[in-house]
Amino acid sequence: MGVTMPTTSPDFPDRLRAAGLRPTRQRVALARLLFESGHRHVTAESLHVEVKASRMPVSLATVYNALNQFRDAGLLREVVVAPGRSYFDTNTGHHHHFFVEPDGELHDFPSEKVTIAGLPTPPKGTRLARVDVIVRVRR
Amino acid sequence: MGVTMPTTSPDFPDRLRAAGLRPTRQRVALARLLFESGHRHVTAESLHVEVKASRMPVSLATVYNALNQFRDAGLLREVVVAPGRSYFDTNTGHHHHFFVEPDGELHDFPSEKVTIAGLPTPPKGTRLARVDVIVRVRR
DNA sequence: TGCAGTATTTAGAACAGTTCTAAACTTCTT
DNA sequence: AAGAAGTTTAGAACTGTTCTAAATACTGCA
Repeated sequence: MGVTMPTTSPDFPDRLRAAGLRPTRQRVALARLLFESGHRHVTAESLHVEVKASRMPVSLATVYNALNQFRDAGLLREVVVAPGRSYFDTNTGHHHHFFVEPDGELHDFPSEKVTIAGLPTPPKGTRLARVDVIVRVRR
Repeated sequence: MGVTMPTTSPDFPDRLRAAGLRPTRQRVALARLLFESGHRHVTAESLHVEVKASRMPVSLATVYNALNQFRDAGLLREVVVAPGRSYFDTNTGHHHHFFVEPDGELHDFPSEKVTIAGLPTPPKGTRLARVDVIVRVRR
């Protein structure tokens, strides 16, 4: 308490295995970039640029595959803020987003202090999956 | 009171002129489909299918142009709920959305009863543009 | 360790949604 | 009615993403 400890070990092969994914070199390289330091927001393109510059370059198709697999495994959350571009967020906990237009910058903010009251009940035959709050701001 | 009156006249050429847009046959045909009966959610494709079946077919490029112009003129609101697909909403008033996955159905709900408390202040140098709440539900 | 079996990676093609181009056509103003 | 400016159109181009099928890597087991 007080001192922040990593919530998960930095052993990326193990973390991938735990998520049901084989720890290939490519996935490990991507996981390192994504999860090694604090929370991040990436697009497939931005992550591809990063990993291309690294010691373990990875094809664009693999970046897309990995992002989709990480999301399906619960390691990432996909955030839809702009048409025709997918952002992935390494913060999978409860929180919401600022989206700065027109730059396309995305910032988290914690949901602890945010309360939403008066939401209607979901349409018949559906169950609630998630509530996304996007605060759009302009320069 | 009690009896619902149209908030705007159904004279589409005049409404378009008022929005700074020339009332061409194509724009009038699209405006009719969009605004003649209650609030609607469309995509460029869905509106194109509709207007193709009408007495005044319109090219896909024109549907895209018109939707973007109507949005810029404040006649429509663009709703981003899924990557790679833009929805346009004829309801430009304050309200939020249900998004039914995986069908892609979108439903309005009024914002009157919804209150959001505890939103942080926008990042330095930005001003608030809009708060979008998307309630994602699954079958 | 070596091998087979399965999963993964890759480059490039394919695809979906959207925007662009430039020639033909409308609309508006006079 | 004529000229100027704005609009429409088909198709090409573009962007972001997924697919294909051949090559390669990982895993479990002898």
